[in-house]
Amino acid sequence: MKYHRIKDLLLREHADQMEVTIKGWLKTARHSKELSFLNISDGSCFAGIQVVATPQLANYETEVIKLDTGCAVSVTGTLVDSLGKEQKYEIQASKIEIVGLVTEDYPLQKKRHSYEFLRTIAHLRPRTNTIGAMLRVRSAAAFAIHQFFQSQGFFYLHTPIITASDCEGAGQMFRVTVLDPKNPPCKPDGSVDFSQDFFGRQAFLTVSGQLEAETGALALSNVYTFGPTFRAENSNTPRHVAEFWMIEPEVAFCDLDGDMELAEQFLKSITKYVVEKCSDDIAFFSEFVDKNTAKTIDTILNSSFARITYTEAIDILLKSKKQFEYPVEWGIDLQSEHERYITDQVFQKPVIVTNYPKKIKAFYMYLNDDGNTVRAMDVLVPRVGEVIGGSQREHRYDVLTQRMKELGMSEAAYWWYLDLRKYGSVPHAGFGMGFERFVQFVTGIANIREASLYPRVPGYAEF
RNA sequence: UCCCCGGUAGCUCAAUCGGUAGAGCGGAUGGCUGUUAACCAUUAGGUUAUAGGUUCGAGUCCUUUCCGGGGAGCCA
Repeated sequence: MKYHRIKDLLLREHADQMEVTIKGWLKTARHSKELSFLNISDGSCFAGIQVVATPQLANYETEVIKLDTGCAVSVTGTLVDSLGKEQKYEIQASKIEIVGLVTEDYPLQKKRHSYEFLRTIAHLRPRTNTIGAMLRVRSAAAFAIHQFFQSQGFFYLHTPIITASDCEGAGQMFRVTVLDPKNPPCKPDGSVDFSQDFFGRQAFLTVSGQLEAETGALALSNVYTFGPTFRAENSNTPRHVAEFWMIEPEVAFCDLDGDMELAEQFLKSITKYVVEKCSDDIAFFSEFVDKNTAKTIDTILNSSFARITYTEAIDILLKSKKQFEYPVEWGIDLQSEHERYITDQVFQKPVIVTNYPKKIKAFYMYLNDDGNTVRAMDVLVPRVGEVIGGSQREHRYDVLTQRMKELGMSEAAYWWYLDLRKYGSVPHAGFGMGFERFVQFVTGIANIREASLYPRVPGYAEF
């Protein structure tokens, strides 16, 4: 690069009267008759840098005093210790080049905007403090995830985004088709003839790469996926989007204990990386977005996760004598209020709940000897809820096919998945984590729509 | 999808019992030599989300639809 990144300038020990050139956008401008202060941000870090401009600049009267929030500029000058109190360094400009002006209807102001409004200008909101910081955190977190797995010998597996299986069972799927919606080919009984569709059968966007990841784990031993995932459910909550990124490690020769260990180390490792790499951004989130952010991060980094079984969790809830909206009894799925009581009130740190009743969990989870529970685990974090769900997989052919029969599932549709249990089957385990949910809890961002560049939700796919 | 709450200027909000729609910020114009969401002055800016209803009169009351927020379900 032929110019300087603001981040590098602010990290310097001394200003040293260094000649610098920066390129960026104005966050604010303060003009008086013979002096202008321009706050320039290039997105390289949370802070911007202050540029001081005087009438000695050739274009001061004609251009500089007209600069305002949003304008793009290239500034050359001397890096000096700031005379003002709120920044360490500033640039005494010797040349200010206008790269791009803004029209007077530029919607971002220096004041705080509501998140609801910013979503309507999502193409501009990366220039705000919160969304800019979120994007840097997202990038750091993604890198940390790869680094964690790669350093432990995991292989990054690219599982398909289009799947022909309509029975993954993890929720409503988006259909992928090239058929004419107005006039699709039909079978004699009037139903759509998908044999004439692109893939010769029905196809959908994936809701999980897990089943395919299992096939990778049973060859490469340790794999992980990290890619887009789609759910067509009509969920309208601060925790759901229709398109999100999911991380799914899968480990061969691994049981539920190994899975829990991996999940805990994984969460700690990536959280630590983000906090160190984006300390300014995290400090901003802790102060202005959610005062609990630092505390939540602290409980991740500095506590060993509690581990209890589902049955113990039910006992704790029953003994609490607390009136829950949903009454507690063995066999129910844990509700948000139950999880919150266990993490926030009882343990006050992350809790891994294991061995759930088989009736409330997926068919592929390993059946315990009691015949009633499966080796599932949910990692619950205070104030956030479930961030990771996983299990040891059922690797015994007979037990798995029996489970599928009980649930009325078609063995034929899963022929390749069942083959894994016939040809060198081994115990294996894995988990899934929603990437945006991780971004939410490490930043304190309340609504997942602010944890994504362009969130896709029911009824809205602008940008 | 269900329950509750909301939608007024570009943005954030006010408007008493149903009685002339306002302020701050932003914009425009002018002023100001060290500012920090700068400050001071002037000024423009409105189909009160939408469709209907009640009323002499509706931002305000009733109903529809849409959108948003909180909670729940589903889940990651």
